[in-house]
Amino acid sequence: MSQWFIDVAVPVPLRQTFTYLAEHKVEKGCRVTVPFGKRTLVGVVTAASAEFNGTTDKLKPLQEVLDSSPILPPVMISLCEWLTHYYHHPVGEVFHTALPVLLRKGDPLPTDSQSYVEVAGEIDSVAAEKLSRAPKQLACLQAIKQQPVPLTILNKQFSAAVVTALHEKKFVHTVERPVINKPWQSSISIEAKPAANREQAAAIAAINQITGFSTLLIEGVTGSGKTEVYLQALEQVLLAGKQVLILVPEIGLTPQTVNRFAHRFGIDVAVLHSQVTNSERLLIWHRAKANNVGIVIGTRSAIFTPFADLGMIILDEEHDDSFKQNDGLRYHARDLAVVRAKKQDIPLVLGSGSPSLESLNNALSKRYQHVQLTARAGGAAAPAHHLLDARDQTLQFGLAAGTIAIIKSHLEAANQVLVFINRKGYAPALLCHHCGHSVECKRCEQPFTVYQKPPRLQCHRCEKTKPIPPSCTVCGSHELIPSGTGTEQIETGLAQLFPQYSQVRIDSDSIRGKDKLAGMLKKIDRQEYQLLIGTQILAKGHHFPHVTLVVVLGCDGALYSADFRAPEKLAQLVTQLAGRAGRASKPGEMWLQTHSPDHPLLQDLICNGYQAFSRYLIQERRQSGLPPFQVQCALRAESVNPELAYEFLMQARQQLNQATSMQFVGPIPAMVEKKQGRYRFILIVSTNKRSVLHNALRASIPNITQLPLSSKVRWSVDIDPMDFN
DNA sequence: AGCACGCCGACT
DNA sequence: GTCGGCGTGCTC
Repeated sequence: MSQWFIDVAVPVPLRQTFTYLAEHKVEKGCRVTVPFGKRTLVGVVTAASAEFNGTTDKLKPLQEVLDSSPILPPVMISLCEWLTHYYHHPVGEVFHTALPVLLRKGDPLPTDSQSYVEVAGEIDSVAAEKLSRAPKQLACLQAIKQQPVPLTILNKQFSAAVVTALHEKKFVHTVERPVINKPWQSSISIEAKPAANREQAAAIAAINQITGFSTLLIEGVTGSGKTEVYLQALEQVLLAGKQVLILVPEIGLTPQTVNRFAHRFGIDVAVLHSQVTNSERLLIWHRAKANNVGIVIGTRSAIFTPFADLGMIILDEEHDDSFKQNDGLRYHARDLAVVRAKKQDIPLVLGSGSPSLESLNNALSKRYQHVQLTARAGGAAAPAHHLLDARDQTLQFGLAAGTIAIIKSHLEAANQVLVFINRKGYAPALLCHHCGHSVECKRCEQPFTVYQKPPRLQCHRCEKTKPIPPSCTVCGSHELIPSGTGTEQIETGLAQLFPQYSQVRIDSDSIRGKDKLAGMLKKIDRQEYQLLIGTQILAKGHHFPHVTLVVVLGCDGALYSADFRAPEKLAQLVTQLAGRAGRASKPGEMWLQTHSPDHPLLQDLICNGYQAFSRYLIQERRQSGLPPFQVQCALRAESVNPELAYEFLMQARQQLNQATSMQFVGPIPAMVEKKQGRYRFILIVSTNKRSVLHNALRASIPNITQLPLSSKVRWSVDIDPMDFN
């Protein structure tokens, strides 16, 4: 009998694989269960060999082979290998994150058939009568009457109890039906499509003439019809029988977007976002791999979906932060998409109205193809941008008199007004008017946010809440005043200033609960509200045709932020917000209330728009030696004892410094210095050549891991960090 | 990361 | 006399 040596990536934070013994060869990409210390883990085979150099006496036999053939296609394996090297992350954890949760746990692939519930015979009027006192069951029956529905979906939509009841009353029965049946290609039918304008046609042509791998950046202002370009470009791919992956930001995935794709091509669109259950996720994963679905549209992690025959990747709103994972394996879905497209030899389309400086620089330096869409659909004019000088003006609820006047005029003209402020709650701090003491969360050493609805203090780092104290703990004064402005305060203020106009506040607090946001947006569309107050959420995805005025508050922070990306982020936000408002018949305007009306960055953005502004920022980044002209890596460490974290990074820096020319900043306290009782420090490493950084990390990480402190602190490597928290 | 082993304090 | 604190060491 032969002897095989199987290398397995197990889900532990160790930068190595482990070798096991097997009597038969196990293919790379198969899952196995293995004994690991005292426990049993599910791992992925990364290599199999009949030879082994080294001592074999520590080797244990495999426990079980879970897959008879590789569950991961070769591209996905190679993508995982790329991830572990590029992000210097433990292999086992990489495979772990690349697999759907159920497969991580060792579940088998779903069977190729699924239980469908269908109506049993002719029961129409009888049933309706018998169920008159069970409206839920009746509704469920109605739904099934249209067409048989998968049991799992039914159980979720109604409830298991309802479905069981219908079964017991013999109104319905279940049948097994193949899920992975006919190829999706056979049902394609292209719906009538709008004619592309000249720019769109050029973009579509540019995409369609790509053979093999190429990345193309579409820089298109909001409303310029990027989606139509995607749709028409993708048509060719689908008609050629190839599958398509569409990646979107976390909040931008609305049913409308999905429907637009589904209706155009008359085929199923598989959707992956945070609400999708693990079993649905696995089914989609399986269907994509089995070539049973043509279009998969999803957020960041959808980049890990395997495909039988992928023909194109589209990544919309490519500048969006949510494409970067901020814990564990800190990958960037955009960068991963580039690597994947290259490995699969297919086109990648990046789209944005306000591209990231990274992508823009790649486009300007011809590494990416670059097309621009400048015309707004229907000839709508871009909203005019203005600065409102708030200096020396009395502020009411954070609003300057000038701002209030502008809001008033738009409300009086029966238009909608959108007031944006990137801060939740009533005020970001509670100060003692007498001694200046600010009430802080002890665990995070950060001021509490003041809320009034209901009244409380809440820490935004650890979610701790406590009642508003009656007096200052330091001096005993009863004069505690909320300081600064948040959405709640604006809401209260506007309600007082404009009681005759209905208003709605949209932030993560007010939209808690399923479908609440969708309901609010619908009401806004029907103009049930005239004043819209909100955070980031308002900037993403949804268009507000009746809004003619966008007011941006609190943008000064970004101008003086320690984060070098803050101006870029502000500009992207402003550009997106501007795109939310107005339409052809009602051009909108946008006002930024600021105390720095002469700031050159603001001036440039207001006068010249994102296009010019972003190119200016690129020059600035080049001159200051910042990304994308420098490659960065952030080493993070956190510990309840700040000295340990600091000292660990100090030693890590020494290790790295033995290598060639790299610049170091730190260790410095993270921008969020303390979180949930742990002190956090960051060491920023930068250099102008990626290979220098990678070689240094490859050489030093083993030594850093060996440091006695490395097991006493939590530490991680972040390649191409997007923030310094 | 787990999960063991191991060596010092307050309890039946 | 034990139960249990978490320091440190290993996992094919």
